[in-house]
Formats: sequence, structure tokens, C-alpha cells
Amino acid sequence: MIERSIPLSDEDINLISSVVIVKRVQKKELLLRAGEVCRFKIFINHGFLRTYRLDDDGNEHILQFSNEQSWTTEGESYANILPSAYYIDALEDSELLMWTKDSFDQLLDTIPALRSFSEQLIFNNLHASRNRLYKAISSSPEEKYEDFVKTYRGILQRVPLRMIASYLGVSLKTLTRIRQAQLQK
Amino acid sequence: MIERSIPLSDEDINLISSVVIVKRVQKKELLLRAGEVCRFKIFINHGFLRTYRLDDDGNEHILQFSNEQSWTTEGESYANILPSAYYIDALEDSELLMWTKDSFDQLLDTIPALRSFSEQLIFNNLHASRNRLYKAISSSPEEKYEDFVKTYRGILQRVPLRMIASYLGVSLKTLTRIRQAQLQK
DNA sequence: GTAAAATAAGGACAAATGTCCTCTTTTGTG
DNA sequence: CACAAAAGAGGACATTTGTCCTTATTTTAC
Repeated sequence: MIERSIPLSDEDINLISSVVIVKRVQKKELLLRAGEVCRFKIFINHGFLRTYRLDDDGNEHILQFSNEQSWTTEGESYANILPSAYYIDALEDSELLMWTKDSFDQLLDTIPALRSFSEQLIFNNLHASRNRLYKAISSSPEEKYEDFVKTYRGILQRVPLRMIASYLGVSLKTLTRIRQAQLQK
Repeated sequence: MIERSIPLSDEDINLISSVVIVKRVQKKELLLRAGEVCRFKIFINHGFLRTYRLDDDGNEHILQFSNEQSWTTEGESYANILPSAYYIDALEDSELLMWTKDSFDQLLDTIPALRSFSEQLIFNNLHASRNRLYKAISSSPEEKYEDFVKTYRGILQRVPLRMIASYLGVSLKTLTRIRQAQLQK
């Protein structure tokens, strides 16, 4: 599964597998709490995760949805071994492959292909993040929603609408209004 | 100047300097146009740059202000040698140190300290970008403005207010209203 | 299987925000 | 120095968006 995206030798795969931690989590289970240090890199074998943050009033703001067959972690906490500002939890029952920072760093040193793959991921992340920021500051709620539907059609059916609203930074009300307006057409 | 932030030997510095391109640009001069490939990594010796993008209606949206003694480039275009979606121009007369991707990649291969410094920059960028996204989707215009003032007090005096508005993703009108309201206090 | 919780639509209203305009001041240019 | 351009404040108004409700439906949990 991971192999699909990286060109790795059998030997490399064995190495990587030798330090993996397989974890099954239930829907709603928390993987990371704000204040804790994020100790793992996570690959989602199947299932669905989300990264969110609480503001001063206790409102959730979703930064990221993480599909199966993708990677996630709270990078700032993970890299600097600092308390995380974000939560990560499961939106569906999930099966995860996890590596501690220590073992993953060692893998990076041993397997050049993994390192360059990993760097590529960082870049993709950075560019996606910048693009999303652009949309956040330049688009109307309607454009944001349409863009979301276009980009993540699959997710729309998997999560409650209020989470889409949270992800887009608009109220549930505006989102239902937009959807109603689009039904009229 | 660059040296200050990286532990480099004299030899390394010579290497890095040997392939640098020093460029002086005037206020308003464009360094990168949308559609062009961003061919350089840029270190701003002194001066002030900005990265922005035009939407379909021709409105500017500022993604980044770049201070003196900091780095900038349009990463997505630079890394993948693709047409940029963004513009970069000078908000003040500036002196820039620039490296082509070819020569910079070579430096990265030769100087491990530069590579790790460079990776650190990427991470900082990623985390800053994510943080800004969080504020973009979670804060009111007033909170955004206050946060901006707190974080970039210096910039406030250097750029027109409408650019701050553009950076924050709000209209100039809301920004002047917020500022008026704060004067009342 | 049933009660409780979550979801989301919709109404009513208030508040926030944007657009368009004018006017004054400041800045930049020749 | 003089003229043009840019900046930004402010008014008037319309639109958008949010908050607080209620209600119907679906999902979850015991």
C-alpha cells in the first residue's frame, strides 16, 4: 500500500515494517490531544482522520481531513517535540501505521528513497497549504464550497456538513443557504 | 548577513558567494510575473518584497510580505519548473542575493549545513502557513488585524493599509472601521 | 427497540461586511 | 514648484453572514 507510491526494495520494506506500530482506532477516538507532543508519523491504511483546533470559545476549526492511503502528523509538534495546538481524531474506524520520530528518523537516514519521498510530501503539503490560504483570503463562501466539492467530492459524503463548514471557515447556516440556492438552479 | 543565521565555514561562504547574483531593484519593479517560471531563490539583503496573486476579477491578494534578511521564492514554480500563479514585486528599493535552482541545488549537495538550514526554512514556512490558515478560518477581521499588528508591527508602517487588508482577506473599509473603533478606546 | 443525541433545514432578526461614492491629505513625478 | 496619482477616511445603502430559535429526520447507544 505505501509501497505503491515509493520505489523501495524488499529489504527497505522489511526495515520499515520492522519498526511500524499498527493501531486500530474507533470512530471518535482521539489520537492526539492539544497540549500533548505528537510522537508519531501516521499512515492511514484505511479510515479517515481529521486535524482540528479549538479556539478560545471552544469552537472546533478543522485544518485537515486525512484520507486513507495518505500521511498525517502534527508537524510542528512532531518535529520540535513541543506541545501540539491541534487535535487529531478518527472520523471513521481506522487502521493506522505509525512510526515514532526516533525510528522514522533512523529510516530516513538509512533509506535515501524514503527521504526524498518524505521531502516531496513536505513540499506538496506546503504548496497545498499555500493554495488553500489563497482561497481562504480571496474567495467567497460559495466559491470555497464549490472548490471543495470539486476537489474533494468523496469527502462530502463522508462527513457531516457542519465539518465542511468548519473546514471552510464559514457557518453551517451559510453553507446550507448556498446549497439551497444551488438546488434552485 | 546570511552567515549570521547559519554556521558556515569561510570556504562554504566563498562557494555560496561564487554563484550569487546580486540584483538591485526599484520600488514597484516586478521580479516574477504569473505565467513565468520562478528561476531563483532570493535572499533579501535590504528592502521589502511581496508575493501576490490576481483573481479572475483582477484583484490583488497578498500571500506574503518578505522582510530584509529573509528568504523568498515561489516554491511551487521553483521546485517543479512550472509557470507560477503568483507575482513577486518590490515594495521598496531592494538589494537581493539570488541563486538559480541549478547552482543552489549544487550548493545543497556540497554543503550539508546549508541543506539542513534550508530544510529548517521549509518547515518554518510550513508551520507559519498552517498557523496563518488557522487564523484565516477561525478569526474575525478584528482579531486578524490585532494579530497582524502584534506579529508584524514593523510592517504596518511600511505598506499602505489597503495591502494589509489584502493580506488579511478583508476589505479596506472593514479595516478602517476597526481602526476607528480602536481609536475610540 | 427505544430513548437520546446529532444533523441540518428554515425562520426571524441583528450585526458585520462590502460596494460605491465623495472629499481631503499625502506622496510621487516631471 | 505644480500637477497627477495614491491613500484612506467616511457616508449611504444593500447584501451577506451569523446567532438563536424551532422542527423534522437520521443516527447512535444502551
